[in-house]
Parts: sequence; C-alpha cells; structure tokens
Amino acid sequence: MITIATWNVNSIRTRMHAVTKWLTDASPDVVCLQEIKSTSENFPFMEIEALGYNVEILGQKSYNGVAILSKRPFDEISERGLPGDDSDEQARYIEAVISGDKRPFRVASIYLPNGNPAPGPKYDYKLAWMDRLMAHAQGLLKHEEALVLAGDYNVIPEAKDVYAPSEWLTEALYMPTTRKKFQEFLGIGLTEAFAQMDGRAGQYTFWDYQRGAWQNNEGIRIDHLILSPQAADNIVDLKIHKMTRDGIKPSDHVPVVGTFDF
DNA sequence: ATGGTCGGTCCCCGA
Repeated sequence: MITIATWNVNSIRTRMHAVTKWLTDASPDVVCLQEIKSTSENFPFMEIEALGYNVEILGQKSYNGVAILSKRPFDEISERGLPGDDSDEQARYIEAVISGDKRPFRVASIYLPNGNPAPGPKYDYKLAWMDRLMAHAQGLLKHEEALVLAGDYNVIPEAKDVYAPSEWLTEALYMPTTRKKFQEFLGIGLTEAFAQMDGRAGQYTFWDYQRGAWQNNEGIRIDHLILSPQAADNIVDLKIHKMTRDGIKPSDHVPVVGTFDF
C-alpha cells in the first residue's frame, strides 16, 4: 500500500515543528506540499531528509511554492511548473513519477490560484490556469497510468462543502463559473477521491484564522486528490487529518491522505 | 458595514 497526502502548510519554515510531528505520526509515503513560501536556499532539506524522505521542490520568494516528499526514490521529476505559459513565473506545480510495489504512479503537487477579488485580473489568471491544468491533464490521461493530481485547488466543489454557501457566492472559490470549470476538468475522465470514498457534507480541509472559524467549524473543502481511472480503481481509503488544525501555530489547511493499492 | 488573523517582507501584500 502507498499513502499519498496533500497539505498546504502556509510557510514551511514556520510550520516545521507541526510538519515534523505529522510526518513522524502519520508516516505517509508521498507528501505534496503547497505554499512553502521558500526558495531552495531557505528550504529545510536536511531536517526532512533526516525523517527518511527524498525531497524535490519548486520554490520562489515570499509566495506560493510547492514540494513533493517521497520515501521511495523518484524515478523522474517530470514537470517543474505547469506547462502552457512560459511567461508564468508563479511556483504552483511540480510533478514526479514514483514506483510502487505493483505499478508506477505519477503524482503532482498543485497550488491552484485563489482568484480573489473576482471579477478582475487575479480571477482571469485563475481561470486561465485551470484551462492550462485541464490541457496538461488531458495529455497525461493518454498514458493510461495511475495518476494522482493532489493539491490546494482553491475550489469548493459543492454547497455541502462549505459551512454557509450563500455567503460564498461572490467568492472566487465558489462562484458558479469556478465550479463549472472544475466539473469540466473532472469531466475529461478524472475522479475526485473524496466524492468516491465518502462524499458526506461538512467535511472540511480549511478553516480561516479569523473570526473563530475553527472553533465554530466554519470551514470549506478545497484540498483534493484528483484521480485517473487507474488510480480511482485502486484507492482503498481517504482521510482528512483534522487533528493537525489544533496545537501550536497550526496551518489553516489540514492534510488529505489517500491510501492506494499501488 | 466593519473588523477580525496569519506569514513574509520591508513599512504593505496575499490569503
């Protein structure tokens, strides 16, 4: 079995104690991190490697930044940056191929743009980025292999995934245009792991730091594992690690962890 | 209608 997790850590250096504890407790095989907010020069490679992980990152100063950690060696880092726009300098996509006991699998760490305020240039960038992701995923699906597109999608798929849907109708994460494009993306032949494995209302992955959102369970579900048919056929468990939202200096996101018979 | 909270960096921006 291979466990694959996604976690937006909101700064790797500030979060190192929480990340170290969770890696030790949960011991996932593969971890996709987002918002590391770090360049390669400042990334804590040694501390994470000491826990038994190979580490590959696409970083930038101050904002964004993604990483993949893997207990198994990487066969290949197949992409650094999302193809489709050479002028895009934001570090939001890294992709690797890793071998399981039964089959190789491809995994991507994705930090999809937030898009607020909408409408506006940031929302236009979000929609264009989703178009590029869809085009790239269509190419990957032709390989007919196990593929896990893991990350912070900044998309609330349905009303049941947000504590107060009516308050989010003008937010870039929940606007009808956003949800429609996300469904279009799934429609190319992908499966959202949570929808397949659980699907219950009120299962959130993010709670804002403000207004006591965590204490009042005012959350949203925006961190997703998106699967090719070969991955969807082999997922055996999916869990949201809510426990990490407690404690000292938590991230505002929690890990989503899938178990696969790879 | 407003203010509320984080993180990174440089005196404000993004979420």
